[in-house]
Amino acid sequence: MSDLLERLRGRGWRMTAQRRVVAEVLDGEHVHLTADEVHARAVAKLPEISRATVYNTLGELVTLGEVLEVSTDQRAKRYDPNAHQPHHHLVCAQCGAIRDVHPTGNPLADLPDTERFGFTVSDVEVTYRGVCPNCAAA
Amino acid sequence: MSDLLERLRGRGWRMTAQRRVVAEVLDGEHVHLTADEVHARAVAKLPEISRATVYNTLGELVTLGEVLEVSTDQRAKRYDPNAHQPHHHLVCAQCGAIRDVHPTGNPLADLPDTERFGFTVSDVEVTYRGVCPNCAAA
DNA sequence: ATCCTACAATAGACAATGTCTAAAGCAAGT
DNA sequence: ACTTGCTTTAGACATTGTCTATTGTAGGAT
Repeated sequence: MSDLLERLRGRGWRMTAQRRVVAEVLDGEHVHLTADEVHARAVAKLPEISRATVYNTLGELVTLGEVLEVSTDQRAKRYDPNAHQPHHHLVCAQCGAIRDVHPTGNPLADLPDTERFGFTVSDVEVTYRGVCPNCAAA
Repeated sequence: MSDLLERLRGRGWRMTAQRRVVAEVLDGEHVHLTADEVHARAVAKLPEISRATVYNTLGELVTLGEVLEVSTDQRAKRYDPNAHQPHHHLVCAQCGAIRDVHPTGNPLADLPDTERFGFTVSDVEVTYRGVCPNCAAA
């Protein structure tokens, strides 16, 4: 994670206590937090950090390619620190838990030219939905 | 589309002018409208229809399985009248245009048991992203 | 070490989308 | 026609996110 901070500094990112805290929160838990969850954890470490700063910083990290934005539901965006390994997501329809998954095959190859309607297709997101073991047990 | 209204009536749906108008809007254009776009078109046909009614009616149509809810971006949910034929979506990253597509292969089969983490996986959504011919020309 | 300056943080207003409530309206069975 | 219970309505409220004007500060220049 000092990796992350080093990389950011190397790109001319001005280092501030707020940005360090946001980066630490993302790096510390390998789950997919919403912006407000990141804010709550950041406040625990740095009580005076504002919501706008968290949003700004998350946006910058996404722009820099250090964090991915994931939208598995239509509520809040979630932020995925696992930006350097391609993967898809498996989501629990009941509790919203998210796991990173690595399906076999290449879905891009599964879209024939006749189904591309002249688009330049560059990316594909696959979201599996189901019920997690916890929710199934309940 | 009288098909749709008949099916709904057969399921005990009380028919009202408002619901008829919402169903007509969805059936009339085979695009993927947001709730507010549906509302705008509904108002053109029935000026006194309220926003809440449009939201309620869309929610009911989704529950009844006559319309699909699609979230291809972070902003508004979109409503897809093509609920009876499975398909995925191709989205323009610039203008947000959406096309229904039918990839070959079965992505559900591409998720090995070792990547399911005990989930009961029931569904998969594939979203292709790219640039549409219009935006590429601009 | 201190100063400067441009970049960053802040509080809070604002915006977009969606949900809820309480009162009034009305479809359809009797 | 009457009645009943489902529907509609307006608008308040909730959630998530963005913008703005002001204040603060990191880090290079001196």
